[in-house]
Amino acid sequence: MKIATWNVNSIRTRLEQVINWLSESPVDVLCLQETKVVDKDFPLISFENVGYHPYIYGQKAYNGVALISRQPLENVSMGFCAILPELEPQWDEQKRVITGVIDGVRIVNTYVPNGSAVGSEKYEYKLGWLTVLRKYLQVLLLSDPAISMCGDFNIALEDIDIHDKVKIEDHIMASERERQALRDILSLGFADAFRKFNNEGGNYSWWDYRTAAFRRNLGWRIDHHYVTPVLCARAQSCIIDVAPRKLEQPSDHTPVVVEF
Amino acid sequence: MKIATWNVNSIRTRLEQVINWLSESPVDVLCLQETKVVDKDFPLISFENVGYHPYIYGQKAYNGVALISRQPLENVSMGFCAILPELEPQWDEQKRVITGVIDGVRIVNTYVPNGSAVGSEKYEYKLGWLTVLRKYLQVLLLSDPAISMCGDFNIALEDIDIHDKVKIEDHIMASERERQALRDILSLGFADAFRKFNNEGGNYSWWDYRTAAFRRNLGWRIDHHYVTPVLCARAQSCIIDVAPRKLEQPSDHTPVVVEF
DNA sequence: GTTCCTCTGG
DNA sequence: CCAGAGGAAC
Repeated sequence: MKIATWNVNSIRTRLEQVINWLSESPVDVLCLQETKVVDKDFPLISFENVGYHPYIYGQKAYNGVALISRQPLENVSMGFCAILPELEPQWDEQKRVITGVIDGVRIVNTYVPNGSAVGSEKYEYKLGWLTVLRKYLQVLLLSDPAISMCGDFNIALEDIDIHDKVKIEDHIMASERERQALRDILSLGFADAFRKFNNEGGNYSWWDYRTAAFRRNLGWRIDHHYVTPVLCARAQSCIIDVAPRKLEQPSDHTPVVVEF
Repeated sequence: MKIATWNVNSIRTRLEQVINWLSESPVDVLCLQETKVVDKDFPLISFENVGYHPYIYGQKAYNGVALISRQPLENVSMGFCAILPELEPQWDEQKRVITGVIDGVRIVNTYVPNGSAVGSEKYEYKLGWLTVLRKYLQVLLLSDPAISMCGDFNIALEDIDIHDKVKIEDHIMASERERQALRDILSLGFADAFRKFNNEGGNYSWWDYRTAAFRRNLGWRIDHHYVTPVLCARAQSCIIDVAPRKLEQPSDHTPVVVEF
């Protein structure tokens, strides 16, 4: 089973690239982030035409996630509140999490808030959001021991996940409080699938549009597959496919694929 | 000598189409309207790379004209005031006219105001602008008997220049006062080069983006080549090239080419 | 429908 | 550097 994560930065703008990529790189489930479209305008038919079942959870202009699955998924649910009924419903105003089950594996697809700048209001929201994600995963783990969580986490957990030209001290996506919040989640029993196969730096999944960051390879590894032990044992590879970032009008992120 | 007129509706958006068209349809001078870009951002180099000399007169967001010439032009001038020094300078706030000379032929490239709606303030501006254009041409005619004036006139002079589904009475681009203002200009000694070769209706140079007007061929002939007698006698053809309007992301206008 | 603007967001 | 919103213009 192959699962891919890709922040496409607007599915409407990137539709042709995503469909082409899927046909060249068939995966069982493609997890999209930043679809940036309300559900009624999501291009469902384009995915159906190439033999995929789309499950979508979007909003206008910002955020939005989707699961694009070769086989129908079971137990699909959108947002936090479907899993955490006691949660204040405003945590689902931003559409950032969708989950479903395939062959006994629960896929969690998430788009973690960016956080803007360390110390900002958005930064505090990011930290709060991560504590909600932790509770959400605790509930899922009660019934699903095999969880493969992926997405754009907007956090680089280690310094080697960041090109060395950036001042990391208190930089958004690398600050200690964010990293600790993510570690607290992983301590529930998740391992970084990429690190099972690769302990080197210089592997990035996102390059800022600004300052020609891709050309200069000034990237960050912020798109991850975090898997529970049973899946980590089964994992056969975890690959960053840089090719789509080289296309004309690319997303600023590129796909990461894990295989079990 | 071949001269083309083409309202490109943003040269930056249309650059690839314009360069491709030039290489497939080499002309001596390409007259562009609605370049919609300030001079410092005009893509001069793209035209130089394919062997043309660009002369530009643009502004931000609206209007803007350019002469793209195979040979260097002589006596290039931008705006009305260079020719009519007594004129109130506000007539050149909108960049709508540029002229230059090649092989003894004065090319005048113009983008006549649209006029919005009959009776509106913009309509009165259009009529006033046309009286200024008449004075401008009177001055040019003193030294240049061979004038080839082209551009987007935003006026269909005869009913056969308009698809018959439109109610013409007092419609902008067809109202009597506009037509009379244009006839007053032509009475200085200009003939419609297209009409030398074609007296049929159903020949259009512009189709509204809305209401699928191109697919239904609900067009208007509002892009013209008006030539003085010495050039009318020399004219060998005047052709509307519909092909560019069929491309993806086209301009709403298509090129018109006159050959002497 | 299409493009451009300014703004927000990343 | 890119994307979408909302507005103006054609």
